[in-house]
Amino acid sequence: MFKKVLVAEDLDSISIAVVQVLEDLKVPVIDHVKYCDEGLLKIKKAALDNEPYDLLITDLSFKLDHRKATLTSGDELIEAVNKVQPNLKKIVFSIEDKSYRIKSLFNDLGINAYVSKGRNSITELKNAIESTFNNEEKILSSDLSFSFNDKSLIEIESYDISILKLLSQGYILESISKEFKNLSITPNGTSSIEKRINKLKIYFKANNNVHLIAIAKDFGLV
Amino acid sequence: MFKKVLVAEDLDSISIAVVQVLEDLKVPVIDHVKYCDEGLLKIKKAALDNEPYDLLITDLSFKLDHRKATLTSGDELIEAVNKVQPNLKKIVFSIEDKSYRIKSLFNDLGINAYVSKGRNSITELKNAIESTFNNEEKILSSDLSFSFNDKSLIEIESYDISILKLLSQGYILESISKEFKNLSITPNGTSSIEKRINKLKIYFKANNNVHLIAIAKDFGLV
DNA sequence: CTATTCCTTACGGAAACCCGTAAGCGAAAT
DNA sequence: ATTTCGCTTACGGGTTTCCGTAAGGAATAG
Repeated sequence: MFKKVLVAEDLDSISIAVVQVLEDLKVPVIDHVKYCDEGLLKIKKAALDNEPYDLLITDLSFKLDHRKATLTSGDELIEAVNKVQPNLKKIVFSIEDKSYRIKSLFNDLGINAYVSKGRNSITELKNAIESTFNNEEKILSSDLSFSFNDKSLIEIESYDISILKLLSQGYILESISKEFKNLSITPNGTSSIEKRINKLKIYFKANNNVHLIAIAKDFGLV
Repeated sequence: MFKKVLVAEDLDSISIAVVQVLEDLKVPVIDHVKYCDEGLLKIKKAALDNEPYDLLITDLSFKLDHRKATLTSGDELIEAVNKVQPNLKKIVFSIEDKSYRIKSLFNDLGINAYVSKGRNSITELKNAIESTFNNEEKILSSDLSFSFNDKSLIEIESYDISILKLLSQGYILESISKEFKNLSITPNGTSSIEKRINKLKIYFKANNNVHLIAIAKDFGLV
């Protein structure tokens, strides 16, 4: 079993249960942090001391509070960790259940397992830890219904997300076009952006931009 | 201390900690349900058997799964419970931290305490349970910054919510007007609705309808 | 080299929005 | 009874979205 595991989870009500699972699995060293920044520091230090972690279990969303934070989400933490210790195994334990988000965790951030917080997630988490230890790939807790084969949301790319983000911030077409020119994002003609928004509206069966953004919010795309 | 407490919480990772708190407080009877419907049934039965619950601790959002559910949220559970056993004390334990939502729980549903899931929520929860037992009123966990005095969100009423809901569903002004006429909601002229939306845009500092709905989603108003 | 295709961009008219102004109307005040 | 006030509704013009058509340009195929 893993020898040294770090848990990044801000909610104390949840971390208690996660730590308990690791104790049940006889993990000798279990560390726990409530902030992403703290997590990165611990991982860096452990690597420098030649006592690196075997496994990171992290949540995705962390609450903001008085403390200033540079890493504000599990995504950001993993991205930073990948630069420091790319071989570290990573399990995400989060409430998120949107296939688009989860797929990108596997594809873009190279996580080893995803466990969705739910009614039986403790067992699921335990299984995921064991499977990860046995070098299985792309482990998904069983209550998630989608498979990696369905292409349903895969074609929504970062370009679309950028448009949706700006729209949701109150930008009008022309402003989005200007912003894209500034950021050298292409295509950036108002007409092209308009067409892309139209595709998104068809895809999500949205009547208009307002509806589209409401749906995008529901899907966790923005 | 309370003699009989019901916990309604779907996430097993959290309910473990909540039950543990109650055990620490020497509560003799602790029941736990993962579905709202189940919770209502238990409360009804206990009341009929003349062994009613003293306290309900419930989450707000519950995950949907294969099971058909009539009560799908903590709000709905509390509303139903209030009809069966109005004197039951109620603590809400949820991640929600929007003042509008929380105020309406106290004002409309008559809950006794609200504890926000956070980095020290176990202690907060313990305190809230003790305070509730001592008949204190309107208990709020300390990480919530707003007070009941600030009027900031109080004036957003159900009329505004209705508008935002329909907007987020892709309705255009004229359709909203028709819908309001159907439902006998007044005022229902397109102009009045337009003016109200305008107020909301000023209030939330939104540039346009798209922006407004994005903000409303963030605030959990729709 | 030309033709085809795909993609980006431009244009234009209809619909919906945005926002100010003013008319209509009932309730309360004088 | 008249005035005032507050609220709802109507109207109009400027802006943005919506949606179809088409021009320009690069890449690929023949």
